[in-house]
Amino acid sequence: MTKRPPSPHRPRALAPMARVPGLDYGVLDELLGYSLRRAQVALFLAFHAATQGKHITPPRFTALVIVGANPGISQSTLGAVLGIARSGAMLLTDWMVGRGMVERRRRPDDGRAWGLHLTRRGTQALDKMKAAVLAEDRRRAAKLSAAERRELLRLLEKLAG
Amino acid sequence: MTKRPPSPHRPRALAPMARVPGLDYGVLDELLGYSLRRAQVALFLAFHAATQGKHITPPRFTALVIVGANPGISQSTLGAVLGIARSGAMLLTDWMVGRGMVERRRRPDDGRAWGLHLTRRGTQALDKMKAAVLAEDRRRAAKLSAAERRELLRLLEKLAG
DNA sequence: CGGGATTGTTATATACCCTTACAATTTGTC
DNA sequence: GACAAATTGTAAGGGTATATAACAATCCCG
Repeated sequence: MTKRPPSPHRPRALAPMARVPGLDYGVLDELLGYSLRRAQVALFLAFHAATQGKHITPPRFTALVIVGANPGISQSTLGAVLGIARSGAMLLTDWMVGRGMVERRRRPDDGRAWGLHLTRRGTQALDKMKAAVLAEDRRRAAKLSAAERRELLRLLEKLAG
Repeated sequence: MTKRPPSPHRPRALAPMARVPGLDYGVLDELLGYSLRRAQVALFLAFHAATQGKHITPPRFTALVIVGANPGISQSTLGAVLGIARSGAMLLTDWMVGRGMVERRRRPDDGRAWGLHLTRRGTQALDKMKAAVLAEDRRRAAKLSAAERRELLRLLEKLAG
């Protein structure tokens, strides 16, 4: 379809973990960790399809959603949510600010921290993205019934909690 | 063959994705992709605990298991299983060979490909690792009942299939 | 046989994240 | 209040794990 010229800043497009026919997967088939990884890659591909050409990655999307739902959040807290270091949260914030989707505002209560806020443009772009990502996520999950999907979410939450 | 100095550097240890109390996760709570990611990170930490100090990563472990269960497999096929490019599969194989766990044997039927085989030492080390990883995986999954665990595996397989 | 595909390999590039060290600021303790 | 300790953001430097592209050797097929 669209053959984009090689962009110098291309986010990573994970390849699917193919289940090669006739191959013995040994103990892997009994490991929750491996099954989770495979399923996660599959869902990442759905995510990627929903955000094509936008240079969005799961951490970036997560960051935008979190900032949108928690205006004034600090970079450190954002890092904690994502499981990355403060320095990484700063680079991520730099990217969002650079795209005009987020702005840093001084916080009256704490002179060290920045409060992060979506810009109007960021809000609009994120709303579209959320709809697209949710739709693709559901589409990929269509292999499951509604009840199975709910059960899966419940089990995952119980496991990760 | 490539001689690369044995890496004295440690592989990456993923940080947990903490669920910060009082924070609004917005649409993330409805996304299978996000829940899968969180659960997968949690299980990765279990994996890491089970293989501490061995410089093992999930792709490396997967590669060893696959080679063990499918002697003579080619590097390309190994890459397909892992979802990585041939060049990456080669570096991975270099690492396994460098640790004395795997050897490349010429294949009589195909002069281009190497057949990968576990060495005796590789077999022994892998057996121990498999036991440790399986135990930790089960331990982390102890939050689920046996029935729930089976159901989770089934749903994940259905989803990723 | 000859063209096209496949395998391994090397070289190069990049995304993404870490660690460490630092200044500014806040918080806790006497 | 004063001062030590902790926290926030930042800058500098580095490392891992991938990718892509090009190449030679080899296989496959008409």
